[in-house]
Amino acid sequence: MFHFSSRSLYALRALYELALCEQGPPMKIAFIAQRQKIPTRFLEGILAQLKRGGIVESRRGVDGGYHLARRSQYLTIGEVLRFLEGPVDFTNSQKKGKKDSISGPTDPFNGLWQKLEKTVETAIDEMTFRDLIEFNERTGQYIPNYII
Amino acid sequence: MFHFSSRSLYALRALYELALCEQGPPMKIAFIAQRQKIPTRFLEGILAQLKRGGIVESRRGVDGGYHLARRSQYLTIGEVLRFLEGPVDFTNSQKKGKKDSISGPTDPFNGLWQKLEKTVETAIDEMTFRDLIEFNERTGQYIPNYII
DNA sequence: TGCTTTCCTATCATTCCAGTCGGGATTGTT
DNA sequence: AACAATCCCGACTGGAATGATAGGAAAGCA
Repeated sequence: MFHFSSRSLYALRALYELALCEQGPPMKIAFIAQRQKIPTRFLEGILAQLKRGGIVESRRGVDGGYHLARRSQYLTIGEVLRFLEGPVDFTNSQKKGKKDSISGPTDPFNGLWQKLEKTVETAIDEMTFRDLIEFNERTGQYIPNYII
Repeated sequence: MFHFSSRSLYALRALYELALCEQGPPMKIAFIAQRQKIPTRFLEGILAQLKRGGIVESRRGVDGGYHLARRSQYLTIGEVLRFLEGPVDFTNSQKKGKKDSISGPTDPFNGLWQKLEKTVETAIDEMTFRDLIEFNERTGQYIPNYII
């Protein structure tokens, strides 16, 4: 249970890649796609969406590509996930104008859902991309091989 | 994000209903369906599944119906959710024999996913149906009207 | 003008989801 | 045995989400 869509996981990995080289020149879609094994045309759409959300910026043309709109210590995982997947909500109440939600104030499980939502939100909102990079550098879980 | 299926939410509500009257006679599908506003035929299928999972038991015939297989203080929310929705897993790796999962030991997000999984699992596994009933009785969030 | 690269829109196949349906099997009562 | 209440089983359907793919338009630069 609780799976994220491939779309979201791809987005996070692409952003991680951008964060790793945030001082370099804009990074091309094809490059990110190759490094993270993401279907190129699919990644196109994802990055375009992230741009509309103000998370990345882009330049077209020969030396174009993408870069983060903010520095990585100001971009949280939570913000990205919330933008792509909507607010954290364990019930399925907000499905486009549903009048009578399954859940509600008289739902005996409300307390539990709220507790869970709060816990998860805290966890993903306090983690920035910079935190992630530093953590992985320390533990060596993920070694980027940018031998440029 | 993180929605449970209607199926799971219905199941939890049905089980809650069974837990409320666990010392009484077996409870009929139609009765549960009416009290919790669940489509009757749909609930049939859900309860059948819960029976196959050893969570409820049933009796057929005139005075038949469903009851919990265990007492409510030994049935956790987590067990039910895990049975219906599979193990807690924030990546989407286990989709029926996928060889190269998107996530993996070199995924920079692994640490975060594992932390989240642990947090959520703890929360849902330490909450039994009895706990829930007691909590709702104390706070008055959910007042059952069994005037029998 | 070309070349590169992002950007936009549409399309498509597959899977999941919520819910329905028809009919069959089992049990208790009379 | 007949009957009624109830659970049991599998097929089916309409709609939405998912994971892409394709064609071409627009922008930037030489």
